[in-house]
Amino acid sequence: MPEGHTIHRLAQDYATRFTGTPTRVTSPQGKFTDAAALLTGAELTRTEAHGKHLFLGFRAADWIHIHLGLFGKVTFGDAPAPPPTDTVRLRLANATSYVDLRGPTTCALVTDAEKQAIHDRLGPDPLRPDADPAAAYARVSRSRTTIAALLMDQKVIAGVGNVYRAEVLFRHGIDPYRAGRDITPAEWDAIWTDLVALMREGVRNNRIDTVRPEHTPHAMGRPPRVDDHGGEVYVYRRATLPCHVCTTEIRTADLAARNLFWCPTCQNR
DNA sequence: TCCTTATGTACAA
DNA sequence: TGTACCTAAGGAC
Repeated sequence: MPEGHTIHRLAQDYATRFTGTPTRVTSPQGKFTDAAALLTGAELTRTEAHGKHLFLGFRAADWIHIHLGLFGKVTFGDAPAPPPTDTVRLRLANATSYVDLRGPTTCALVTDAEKQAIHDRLGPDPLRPDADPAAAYARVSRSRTTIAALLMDQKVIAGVGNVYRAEVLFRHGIDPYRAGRDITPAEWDAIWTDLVALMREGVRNNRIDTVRPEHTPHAMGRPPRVDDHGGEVYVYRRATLPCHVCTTEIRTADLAARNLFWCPTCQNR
């Protein structure tokens, strides 16, 4: 699940269940044991997300930095916590809840300064109130790289992943192979504004839905469908299927080692 | 039981 | 550009 909306939702859910309560911190898998021991009994004081990076704040200035990578998963549950399986990297448990983290790329104890260094190398995040879309456009508009690759570059814009990338380009009719420097200020403004709305809804619903009401199967007079990643989308993982808007076959290609999906008819700008 | 795949990133060459 | 890393689910046998 891990695009930015997932991480912001996790920040909320960790906070709801654990802030202000004495918490046991363990690493049943063993890879985070030493750090966990330092934090056991400490209160979770705050949580924060920037792009796909999650920070759990303990005491005054101790942070657990988590990045789920491609495989990482988080599972919440009510107490009592079941015996952990041997892939649980990090477990928090208090009187009412537990949460297990498996398979993250990163789970590390960091200082305020180290946390700041991570913020400094990330671009603006559409889900953060402090985000400056002009900073992202400054990079986009100077680049010969494709807009599809730029949207995945976390230094340019933080939190967009393969699903939001594909879907936002479809929603704006933009050919994914256009160079960043050919994206107009008005187009960037529309993309950013749309990402803010789509990703906020993603946090709320904990899934990615991008299909406008007028293009739902019901509105188009077609049978209902289920997309296998959990949300309703136009192009992501729909290669060779008919476009929901124009029925052209959705195309797929490798771009920088990731799967790109687009409609060659609708995305002609 | 094995193989493929995945919403990600870092590093080597 | 290729490869390594982390995990689990689904499909082919």
